[in-house]
Amino acid sequence: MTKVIQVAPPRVFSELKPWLQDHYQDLPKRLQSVAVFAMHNPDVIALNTVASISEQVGVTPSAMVRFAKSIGYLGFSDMQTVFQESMRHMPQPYSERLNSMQRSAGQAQTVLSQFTQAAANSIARLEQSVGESALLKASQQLAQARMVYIAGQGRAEPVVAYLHYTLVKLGVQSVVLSGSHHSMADKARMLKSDDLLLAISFSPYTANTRELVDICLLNSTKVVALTDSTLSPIARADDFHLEVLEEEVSGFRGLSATMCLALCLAVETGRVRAELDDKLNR
Amino acid sequence: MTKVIQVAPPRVFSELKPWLQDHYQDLPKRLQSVAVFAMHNPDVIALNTVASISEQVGVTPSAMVRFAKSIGYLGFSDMQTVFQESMRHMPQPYSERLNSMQRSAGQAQTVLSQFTQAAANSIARLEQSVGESALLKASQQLAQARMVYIAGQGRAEPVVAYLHYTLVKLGVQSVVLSGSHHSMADKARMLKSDDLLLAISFSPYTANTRELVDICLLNSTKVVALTDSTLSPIARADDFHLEVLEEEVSGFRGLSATMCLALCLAVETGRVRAELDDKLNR
DNA sequence: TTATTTTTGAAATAAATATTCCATATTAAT
DNA sequence: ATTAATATGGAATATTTATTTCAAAAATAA
Repeated sequence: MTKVIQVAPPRVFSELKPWLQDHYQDLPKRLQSVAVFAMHNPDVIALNTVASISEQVGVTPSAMVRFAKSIGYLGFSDMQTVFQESMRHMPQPYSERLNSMQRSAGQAQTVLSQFTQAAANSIARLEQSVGESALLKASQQLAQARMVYIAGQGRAEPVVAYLHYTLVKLGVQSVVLSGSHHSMADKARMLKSDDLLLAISFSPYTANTRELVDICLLNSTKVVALTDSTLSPIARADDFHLEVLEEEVSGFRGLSATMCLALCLAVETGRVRAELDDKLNR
Repeated sequence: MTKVIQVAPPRVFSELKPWLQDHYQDLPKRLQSVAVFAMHNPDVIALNTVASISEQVGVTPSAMVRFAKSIGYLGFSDMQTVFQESMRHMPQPYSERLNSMQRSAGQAQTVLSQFTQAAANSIARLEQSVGESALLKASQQLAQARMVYIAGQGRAEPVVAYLHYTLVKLGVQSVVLSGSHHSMADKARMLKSDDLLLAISFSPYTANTRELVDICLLNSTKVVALTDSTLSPIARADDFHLEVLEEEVSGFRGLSATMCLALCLAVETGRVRAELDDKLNR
C-alpha cells in the first residue's frame, strides 16, 4: 500500500500547492495524474463528484480516494472541503496573504481580523458583481438630474450622509430627504420631473424608503437605488439599481463595501457631470 | 401544494436573480426566507448540503427542496448546479495567470477596480496597524462610560452616524453631538465626569472637534479618538486613540477601513459592556 | 526467471444526501 | 365560526456518492 503521509495536510489551498510538489515524486503514476489535474482544475475538484472527476482525469474512482489519503487527508471528501473553502474566498491577493497568516496561527480569530476579513471579502465580491456599465448608467442618471434627493434610514443613513457630502463637494446639487419632518407624500411632491431620487435601503427594508420609491415610480420620477439584493422591495426591473452585499460576522453587517460603492458612484457622477457641463459651454 | 412554475427556470445565475424577484411575492413565508438567503449567500448554496444549508437558513430540509421545485427546478440538486456554475466562472484566487495578467497588462483600470483596490489595501493595513489591545482598551473606556457623546464633522459625519446607530443597537447609551446648535462650551458642559467623548476627525481637522477635545481634556473627561494619524491634533498621549489610514485614489479618500474599525469598536464595546452588566447582576 | 511488493480496477459495501410522503398546523375563504 | 386550501416539519425512503475490499496486473528485487 502507498505510504500515508504522517504530518497533517494543509487546510488551505495555497499551502497545498507546495505540499503537493514535495510529495509528487513519491506518488505512483495514476496518483500523479490526479495531482496534476487537481492543480490545474481546482474548481472541478471543488464542485464535482468522485465519479465525474475520475472520469475527467481518466482514472478510476478509487484512485481519487487513494490520492486524497496518500497526501494525508481522511478521504476524498475531507480533501474536497479544502478546495471548496478556497472558492469561497474571493480573488484578493492581500486577503490570501492575510488568510494564510490567520489560519497558520490556528488561534481563535480576533474581532479585528474577523471584521477586516469580512470587509475585504465584501469588497472583493463588490468588484466582480457590480459591472462598470451599471455604475456608468446610474452615474449618468444622477449627472443629468437637476437635483438629487437622497433617502435612506437606519443602517443606510451613514451612506446617505457620505453620498451627500461627496456629491456636494463635487458640485452635484443634492439634498438629504430622510432627515426632514415631512410626510412621505410631501416629500414625493418636492420631486419635479427632472429631479431624481437616490434611495439607499438594506434588509430589513424600511417602509418609508420603500413608499417613497413607490410614489416616485408612479410619478415617473427617475430613481436610482442602492440596495443589498435584487429581492429588495426598492429594486425594480425598470429603474437603475446597484447591489452591494456585506458579508456578516455573527449577525453584524459592516458598511465597508457599501461606502466604497458610494464613493465610486459619486466620483463617477462628478466626472460625467463635468463632461456634460463642458459640452454646454462649447 | 405550492404552484409549480411551468416555464423552464434559468440555467445561469445572473438570470435567476430577476426570475426570483418576479416570483418572490407569490412564495410562502418559508420559501421567501430561502430565496433571500440564496441571493445573499450563493456560495453557501453552491457548496453545502441540504441539511447544512437548511440549518443556516432556519428552515427544514424539505423546505429547500420545495423551494427549488416551486421556482421550476427538478429538485434541489438541479438548482444547485446552477449556483455551482456561477462559481466556476468567478476569477479564482489560485489562478495565477489571471492575476498576473491583470497586473502586468497595466491596462486602464476601471473606476470600480481602482477604488476597491484602495479600500482593500486600507483594510489590510488597518488590521496590521491597529492592535487588538488598543481596540480593547478603547472599548473598555466606552463600555464604562455612563453616556457616550459622539462628535465629528465633514467626512467624519457618516462615521459618527454609524457609530451612533450601532452603539444604540447594542444597548450602549450614546448621543450625537455634532448636530445640535449649541456652542462648543455648552456642549462640553453637558459632559459629566463619568461621561465620555468619542471624537472622530480626519485631516484637515475641523477646529470644532479639536476645541471640544481640548475642553474635555481640561475637565479631565475621558476621550476616545478615532483619527487618521498620530499627528492629528485630537490624538494625545494621555488618551486612547485609534488610527486608520485610507489610501487615496486621485485625491479621493474612502471610508471603507474606517467603517470597519468603527464596527469593531462598537461590537467590542457591546461585548465588554455585556460582561460588565453580567458582573453587576451577580 | 521467480518471488515479492506495489499498484490498479471493478465490484461490494457503507455512508451521506436528496427526495417523498403524510399528519399536523396555519392561513384564507365562506 | 366553519370549512377548505395551503403550508410546514419530521420521519421514511430512494438515490446518489464515497469508501473499502480484494483479486489481478505491473513493477521491482533477488
